Amino acid sequence: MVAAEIRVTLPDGSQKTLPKGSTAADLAKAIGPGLAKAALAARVNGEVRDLARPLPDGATVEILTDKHPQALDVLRHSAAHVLATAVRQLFPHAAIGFGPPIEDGFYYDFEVPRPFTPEDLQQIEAKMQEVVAADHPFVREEVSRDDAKRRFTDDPLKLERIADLGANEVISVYTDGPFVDLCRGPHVPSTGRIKHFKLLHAAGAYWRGDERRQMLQRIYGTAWFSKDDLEGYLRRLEEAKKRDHRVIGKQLDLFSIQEAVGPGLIFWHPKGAMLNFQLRRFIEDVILERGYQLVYTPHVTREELFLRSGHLPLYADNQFPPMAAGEGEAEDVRYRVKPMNCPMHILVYASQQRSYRDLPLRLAEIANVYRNERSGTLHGMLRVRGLSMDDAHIFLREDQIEEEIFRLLDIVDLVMGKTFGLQYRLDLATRPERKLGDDATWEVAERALEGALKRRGVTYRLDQGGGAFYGPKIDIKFNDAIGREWQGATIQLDYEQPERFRLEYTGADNKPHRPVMIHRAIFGTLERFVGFLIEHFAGAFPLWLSPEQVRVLPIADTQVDAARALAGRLQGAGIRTHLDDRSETLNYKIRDAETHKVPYMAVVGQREAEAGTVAVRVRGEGKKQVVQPVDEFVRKLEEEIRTRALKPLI
RNA sequence: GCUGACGUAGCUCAACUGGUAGAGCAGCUGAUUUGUAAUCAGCAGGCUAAGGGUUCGAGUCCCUUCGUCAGCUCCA
Repeated sequence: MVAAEIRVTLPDGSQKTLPKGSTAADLAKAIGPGLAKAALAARVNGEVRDLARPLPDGATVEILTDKHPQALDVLRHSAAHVLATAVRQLFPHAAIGFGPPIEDGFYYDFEVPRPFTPEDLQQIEAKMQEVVAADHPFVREEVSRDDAKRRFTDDPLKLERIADLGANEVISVYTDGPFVDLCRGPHVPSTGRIKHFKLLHAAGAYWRGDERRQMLQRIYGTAWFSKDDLEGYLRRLEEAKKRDHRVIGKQLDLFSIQEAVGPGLIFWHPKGAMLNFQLRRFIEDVILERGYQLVYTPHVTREELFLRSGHLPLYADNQFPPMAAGEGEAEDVRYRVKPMNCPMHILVYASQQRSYRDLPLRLAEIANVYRNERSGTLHGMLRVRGLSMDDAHIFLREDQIEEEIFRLLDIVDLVMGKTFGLQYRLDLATRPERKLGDDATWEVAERALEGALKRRGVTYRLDQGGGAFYGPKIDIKFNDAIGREWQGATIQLDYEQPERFRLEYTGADNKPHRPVMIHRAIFGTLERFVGFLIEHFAGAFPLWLSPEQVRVLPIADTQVDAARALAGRLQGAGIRTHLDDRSETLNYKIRDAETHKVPYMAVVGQREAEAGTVAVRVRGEGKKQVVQPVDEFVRKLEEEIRTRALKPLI
């Protein structure tokens, strides 16, 4: 006897009885007409599915509406299908690659004889509007492998995907109007649900991300539930553009890249150099207080060093080619500019006998290294060929790992969290498939990292199998002022290089032992970190970092002497001050100082000159001004700089 | 490295289908002496990324190189 009804559980715990064969759409209807209308998909036993699929008996079901983040992915995935539907109508012979939802949007890859032009995109978008207006239902079908092959005989990309599907995987096909696609789903009920979308740009993308395969043409788009969301997103794109460190870097004269010298090589102009200098000073102070020692090591080395370290065969693509030796040396001695510092610091370690009492030995160097990054990957200061790493290598015993990681996380928190006020996240990456060393060693290392993370009481994500082949690591990711995620610091354990260089220390047992090594960077590189800071602060740096901290503005020539005295006084206190004694209006000078993001404008008029006061205007806070005695102004500035305050104290 | 788009004054951008390279801002000079986001006038500024070609004539069309941008790939 087959039951004629099924029973499902709703998120609030209540149960609903429905006729057998009922779909999630039926369930939504049974709950209420409002929900039926808003429903986009359903989560059935945790899996997001189409509304039109029959519900299994006993399932836990949640109807997803535009309030659920997962529904947004479904919407975007469906939008990708609408895109493909439109492309197929305009370019009937386009082969169809992948079309997934991504953060903030979706894309679809096509194999077409010529790349898409901006005009094509406009046409495609217009066609998409037609597809949406037609309100085609998304119809799901399960098909056999042979059937699937038959349906896509003239689409080699789909055939390749079918061939890759596992033997007992369900093969499903979705149809919306004229378009049929091999697809796992799920989708929104019909194309009419996709109202607020926009195509953004087209670019080449390798089939399956493999640069040896053919290049497809990828179209990126974005889709949202409401017009407001869509417009908000487009506004965020605009905002991000305004914060672009390449644009601000030029406006504020922070840095340049010179074609005469080469791409990916940064010229730090005086103002950018001040940022660089302050960050160096800060991080060096922090680490010197914590038992690190600074070293300076050569920029070029015989190439054998990188052979021995194991870098060369693997890393050669990222290194600049070798240089011939200088005169008087054997011709076959070749030199390389260094792409990383670890072998150098290892040589410092190995330059003498080490005792267990010396450990941990922490060697730090803000060093310039050069990597021959592929030309297409270069991007302003964020991806360069000349890198200033705030590097350090810590040599220690295995039993010291946990404590040392704990201390490192303390530095990370001090710099990222306390000083820059950033929200950051830690990822623990554990042993990958292909690895060096035995499992017992990995076990110890991973437990030590985990122990330190737990001791700090921070939440972290586990990136199973994401470690380097020579050791596990902790990656630090953080968000900027407009919510974008950045990857900065990494803390990496290394068993490989101490082995290759046969590093040793004498233990309490008077026997030789092999130390472990930690590679770590806090900022990562000064290039990337400053690029990040420019975008994060949109050029309005906190006082301690600002290249120009105060601009003194006399109102008229009669106050220039008083203004010069004030500027001298500030400079005497170590405050980076500029006197603007140009024969311009106050309005002009204020506008100039504001556009140059100077934190404080010190206005000196007749009243201030006579009273020994200063009228302070705070960057970005408009007309609100504070008139105060010069002494008080200096005191506040000093305090704000000393504490590295993020917000003005005035 | 690959695909596509692009490269005009320090910056942002003009210059119809090939016909004498132009504006605003910045700079310089002068006038002005200013009370919280642009005072006025004048001047100067270019081998149109570089090299080659087509043409009576090239910023504009073609080729090569370099660089930039959007992505792919890679990554601090």
